[in-house]
Amino acid sequence: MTDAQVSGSRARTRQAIVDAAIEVLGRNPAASLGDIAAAAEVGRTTLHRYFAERADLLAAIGTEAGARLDRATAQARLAEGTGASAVHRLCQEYFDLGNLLSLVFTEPEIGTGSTGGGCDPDFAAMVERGHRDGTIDPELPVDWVQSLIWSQLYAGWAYLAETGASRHEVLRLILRTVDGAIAVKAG
Amino acid sequence: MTDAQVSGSRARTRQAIVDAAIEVLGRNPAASLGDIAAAAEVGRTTLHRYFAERADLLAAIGTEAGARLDRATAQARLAEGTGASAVHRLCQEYFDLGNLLSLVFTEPEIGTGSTGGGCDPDFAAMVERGHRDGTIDPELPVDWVQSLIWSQLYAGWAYLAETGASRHEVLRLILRTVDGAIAVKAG
DNA sequence: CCTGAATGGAACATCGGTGTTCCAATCCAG
DNA sequence: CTGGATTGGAACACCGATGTTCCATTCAGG
Repeated sequence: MTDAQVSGSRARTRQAIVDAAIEVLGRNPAASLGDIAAAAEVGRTTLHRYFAERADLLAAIGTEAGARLDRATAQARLAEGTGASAVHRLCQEYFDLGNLLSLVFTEPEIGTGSTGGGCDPDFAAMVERGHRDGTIDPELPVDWVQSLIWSQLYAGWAYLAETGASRHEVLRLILRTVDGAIAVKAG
Repeated sequence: MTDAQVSGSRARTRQAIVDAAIEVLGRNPAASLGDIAAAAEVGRTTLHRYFAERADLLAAIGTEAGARLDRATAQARLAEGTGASAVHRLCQEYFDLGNLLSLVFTEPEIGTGSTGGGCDPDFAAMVERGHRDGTIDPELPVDWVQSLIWSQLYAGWAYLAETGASRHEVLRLILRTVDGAIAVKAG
């Protein structure tokens, strides 16, 4: 029950609130602080003790989201292999971020890091490498590829929630769709 | 009583409110009734005179959205040509719907018609025809193709707002991406 | 046992959106 | 012009979310 009574309780309570906020806001961006507090299993008073205003909580979410995105991006090793294979790996890593995807997609102002304006240099380098090595359609701008990946991940997550498809099946559909979309066209 | 034969001004005011609501809510789904009334250049009192509750306005928007979607769908002639060519035409027609796309995409409960649960039989027939005639990847379920089209149209519209790209250029990117995504894979 | 930290509940004020009422101004047709 | 229709503004009550204050409870550690 009360698992947060040890010395590091403050840090753990704070993390529990941030995690719950990502979870709840990912499903419903208009959720109230009361909903978030309930999901975190803390009183609304406690939530306000850690984050005086809603904006403070959103800022903490942004930091957390940026960290998770950076970690996933690093694991995708964007600099290795062909451009298309790197995009493929990036989709796989991002897919595991789950609810965070919905949140970042619907509230772009949350994540000002590597996802916001598509200004991540590693991402751009990956796509441009794909343009050169013939695995990514050169007609598609870097920003467009970024937009494509995000929208497909979001659509896939929504598809997962609506239909009863398995995570594995949805990931397969996402990868198949994105790979086909960025591929160099035959004609 | 006889709503059918009201004076011309009533019908025009009502339509102006619905149009403004689609416009405003498309940009910001959380917009207030005051914002909508201002955009329609009407007093908030007048808006309430036509739509007693917010839900009434949303219902009217749903009807209007359904009508516009049905018209666009009819113009795409889903039953003609290959499955992929029909999808291509459908994207072109839907793209012209503009802000309505964002609204229907972010508020799926608005349009319960041919867009909501992907239950439109004509759409399903088109995709299944594509599966058979070899122009749409048979690995992609009907629902997934629907989701793909909507997410790409939405992403394209957002791309249009963010970057300074022309409508024509964005439509070209959407069509190129969707065509590639649904195409039967080589390997 | 006692102290301080952490928590949660209750109560309160505040604010913005909503829905309603009332009234004055305007417009349009007979 | 006149009377009904249409409109817009002002004021009000209501509600939910927010942010704050206060207090009681619980727990860890000296």
